[in-house]
Amino acid sequence: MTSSIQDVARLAGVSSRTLRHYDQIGLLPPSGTGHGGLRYYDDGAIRRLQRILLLRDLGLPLDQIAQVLDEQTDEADALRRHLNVLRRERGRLERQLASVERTLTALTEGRPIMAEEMLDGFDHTQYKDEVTERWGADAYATSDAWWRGLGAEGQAAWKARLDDLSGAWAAAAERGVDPTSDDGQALAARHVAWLGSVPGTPGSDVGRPPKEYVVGLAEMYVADERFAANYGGTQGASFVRDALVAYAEREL
Amino acid sequence: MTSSIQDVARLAGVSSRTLRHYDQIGLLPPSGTGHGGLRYYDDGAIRRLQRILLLRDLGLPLDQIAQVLDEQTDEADALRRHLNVLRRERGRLERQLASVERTLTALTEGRPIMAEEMLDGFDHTQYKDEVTERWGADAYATSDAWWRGLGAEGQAAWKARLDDLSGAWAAAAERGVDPTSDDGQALAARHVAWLGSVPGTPGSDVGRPPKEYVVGLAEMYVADERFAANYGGTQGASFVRDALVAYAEREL
DNA sequence: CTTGCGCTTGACGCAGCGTCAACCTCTACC
DNA sequence: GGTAGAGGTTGACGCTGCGTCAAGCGCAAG
Repeated sequence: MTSSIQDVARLAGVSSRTLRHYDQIGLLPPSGTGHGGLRYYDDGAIRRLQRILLLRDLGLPLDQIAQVLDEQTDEADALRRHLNVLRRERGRLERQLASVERTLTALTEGRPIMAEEMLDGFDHTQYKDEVTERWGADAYATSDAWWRGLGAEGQAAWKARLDDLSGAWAAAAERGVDPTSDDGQALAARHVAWLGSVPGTPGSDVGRPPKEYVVGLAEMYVADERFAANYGGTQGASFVRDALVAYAEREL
Repeated sequence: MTSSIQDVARLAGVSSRTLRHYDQIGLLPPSGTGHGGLRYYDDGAIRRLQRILLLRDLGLPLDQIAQVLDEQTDEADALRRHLNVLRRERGRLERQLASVERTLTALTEGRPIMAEEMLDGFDHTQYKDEVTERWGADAYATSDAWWRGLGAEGQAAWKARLDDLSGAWAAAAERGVDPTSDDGQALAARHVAWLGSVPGTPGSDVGRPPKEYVVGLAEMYVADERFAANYGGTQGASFVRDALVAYAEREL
């Protein structure tokens, strides 16, 4: 028994356009065509469509569905790889959600965000002593004044950026990215740019921090586990350091 | 002080292509242009870019970023709406992840999925008594035989589709979709198609279930809270019923 | 004068279809 | 026999956010 394109579409709960698309990309050719190019689908085609929709509902991209159905790829392998993709997606989403929620809270409640909470996200003035010792009390005071001047919204936004950044670092380290690769260097650039957005940091007046400041900071990330924790432990922090050092050498 | 496009790109950790794109869509016009159309960015433009990247990192689409920055939209409102989008996305992702994991487990372990677990997802033969009473012992037996014949992979896949379906129903009900709208009817079509994939259900031999079977089932979803729970409580089940009844009237 | 850098403006490509537009074919009705 | 309507066909553009050529221009160094 053969069915027309509309019959199949209704039966499967998809649009006829979708079926034509699947024909076009070779995913589901109709079992035959009649007068004037009309497409006809038999039971075999409909069963194939069912499997397609099944895998599509799992979020598998169409080209990979084709590979699985044509047995060029093992289904379990494809699903395992897909699982990793989904998990990364989830990580990204969770971080975004948390950032948006924090930003929103700070924005609507307008609360000034008290000292502890502020320091919580503020990983450079969090360690007042180190900062003053290394770069002088002046830098700390400037930085502190800048922070207060940001206001609630600015502070929340700033913290959100830091969270995104460390999340991106952790994800890249986990993926096994090369620190000197374009991806790694782009992250380093973002990190340095983020540093530059803190007027208290050395060199913020000339637009970018001095090389040795960045390198020193990078080493500190690894040496001090309080920093390392922000970047996924020693492993992650080492990755951050390697990327930052390479970036500093080339750009600063 | 003005900077060239590459300077800004490095400073912000984005590509120059991105900056040109932002110019093209009017999101971030350069503060000035020099000989041969060269773009120059001053401090104001760079600050605007910082805000853009901040909101972009939160996942806000560029057109909404533009609205916020140009103060046509309240920032808090935009973020609240965005939060809903993100939450829905998360729901979708979680369901997909669970489905993929289940499918994968059944696929690799190849275990037959025992009776209880099977019944867990199998919401029509789950209530053996009702089924036999309403549609005859024959229907149940056929259905049961079909289920056994599916094998581990088929069973897992089938359950995954059911989960996706009920998730989609719940999401649509929550969004306040009209049951008779195209969206609602497409869901109903998927649901009926899913029903038809069970050979034991009445009418599966002629390709689609009879109208009164679908309507009866729909009413049962609302009346029986064990079913209703699958579709988001009485609210959700009512939505499913309305959509299914409308669909049955028109298509069956 | 050539080379090369940094920049410019197009324009295509990506995923998965939705959405016209223009045209064909068969049936039903007047 | 003409015409309207249902259901089909093949293009082709639109959406999101840029990556990635391609072709060309202005300016400085060799």
